[in-house]
Amino acid sequence: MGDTAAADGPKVDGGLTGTKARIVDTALELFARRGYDAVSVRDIARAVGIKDSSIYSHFVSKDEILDTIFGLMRREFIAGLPAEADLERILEKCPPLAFLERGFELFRQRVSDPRQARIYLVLMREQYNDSRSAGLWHQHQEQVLAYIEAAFRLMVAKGLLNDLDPRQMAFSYEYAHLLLLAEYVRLLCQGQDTAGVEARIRSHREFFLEMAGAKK
Amino acid sequence: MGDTAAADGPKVDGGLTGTKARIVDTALELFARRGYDAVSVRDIARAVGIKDSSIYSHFVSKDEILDTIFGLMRREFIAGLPAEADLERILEKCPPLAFLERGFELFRQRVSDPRQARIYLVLMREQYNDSRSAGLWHQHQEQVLAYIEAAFRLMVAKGLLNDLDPRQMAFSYEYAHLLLLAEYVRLLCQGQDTAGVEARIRSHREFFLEMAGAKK
DNA sequence: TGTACATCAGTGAACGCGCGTTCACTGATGTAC
DNA sequence: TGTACATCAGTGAACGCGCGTTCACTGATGTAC
Repeated sequence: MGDTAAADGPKVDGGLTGTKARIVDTALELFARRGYDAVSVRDIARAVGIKDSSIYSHFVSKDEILDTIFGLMRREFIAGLPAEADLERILEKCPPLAFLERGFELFRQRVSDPRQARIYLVLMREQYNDSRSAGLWHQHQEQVLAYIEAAFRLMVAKGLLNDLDPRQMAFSYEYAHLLLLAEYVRLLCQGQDTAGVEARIRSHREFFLEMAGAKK
Repeated sequence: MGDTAAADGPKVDGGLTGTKARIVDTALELFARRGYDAVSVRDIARAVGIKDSSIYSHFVSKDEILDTIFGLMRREFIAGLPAEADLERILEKCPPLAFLERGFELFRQRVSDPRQARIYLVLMREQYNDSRSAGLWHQHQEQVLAYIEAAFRLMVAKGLLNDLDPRQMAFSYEYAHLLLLAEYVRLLCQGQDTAGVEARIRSHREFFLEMAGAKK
């Protein structure tokens, strides 16, 4: 119904247009920087350039703005991993190191869009305050872990790595990796230098594969 | 001056007695569970069993309560690592696996005191909202990393591990470990079952040493 | 032992403020005839 | 083409509420003489 009409306005967020999209974008930026609790509806309205009450022409509550952002995460972040079915094909072209490099490169491309980086940061920040956030964060972690595990399993099967438990490898590799990615995104959003943490991410990757007996 | 008088009352927090200590303890519990922002001065007073305004007979502001808690962290948590000078002696008795087990066991004993667990949780929770917390958390991480690195360096020197870069080992081991410890403390404070995460901590430890070529 | 005074944890009522939200409204735009 | 009506993003003023904090006070306890 409104779909064709919506396509006329500037399309910013998935399916959202005009002022509503600007509210979400602005809120996302403020939430990422200062946290949901520390940002008031007045702050958002001021940054968008409308009056406080106008927010309620688009959202029934402040919480619905956050919920919309969680919706973005669900669609744009959680659903963003390559299919496990493609793994076989990918691994034919990529040796282990290239595969893990590729994983980080995809992540880096994704969060090079400030909106995606902010979504990730809000997800992290609010995980202690909001059960929706905690659930999404957990789901994201599990999904990545399962993916990496499948990849390591194939690598071991192909004899590219020592014969170690793929699930253990996935845990030990990805837990450290997740902490480093979180730090990376935090620095990115704050406009600080990410070279140091990028170097640590690279080191971790190379070092882990060296320990796992990957062929050079 | 007041020192001898203070020793009369019930000594709860380091150097604090009576109501003041109860305020800190109660605030610590509430902050750990719901976060600093979500807990009001009235909440704390009600839980302690005094009137709101009585809080200000002991603290000049709500922030000073949080600051007192950060002070506890500084004294009780950050300063709690064994000296690096003792490493040589410890490692003579402990093979690598026993050493890492011992590290977790010390941590576990520490956070088996609910207050210590809550201090750890508040430190984690507030790291995005409070620069003091972020600083302490960072300092804590660096301290642990340096300690582990020194231990790995000695193990390599003794030929107990493969000849790998001790700093890299410390990063890859401890980053994942830190994430798991955080999860462990979170579950502990919420009174949930910690068996699963304890198993993962154990697995990570054993698996990492296996990869690093530790003798069984 | 009794009296006068100082100290100080704790009280009760109130403060100003910013919060999320409501609501009657305006005014521009699109639609029907 | 002109008029009447519907829609709806945006406005301005106000709401009740809970927040952190203040302040004059009470009343118990300790101290000096």
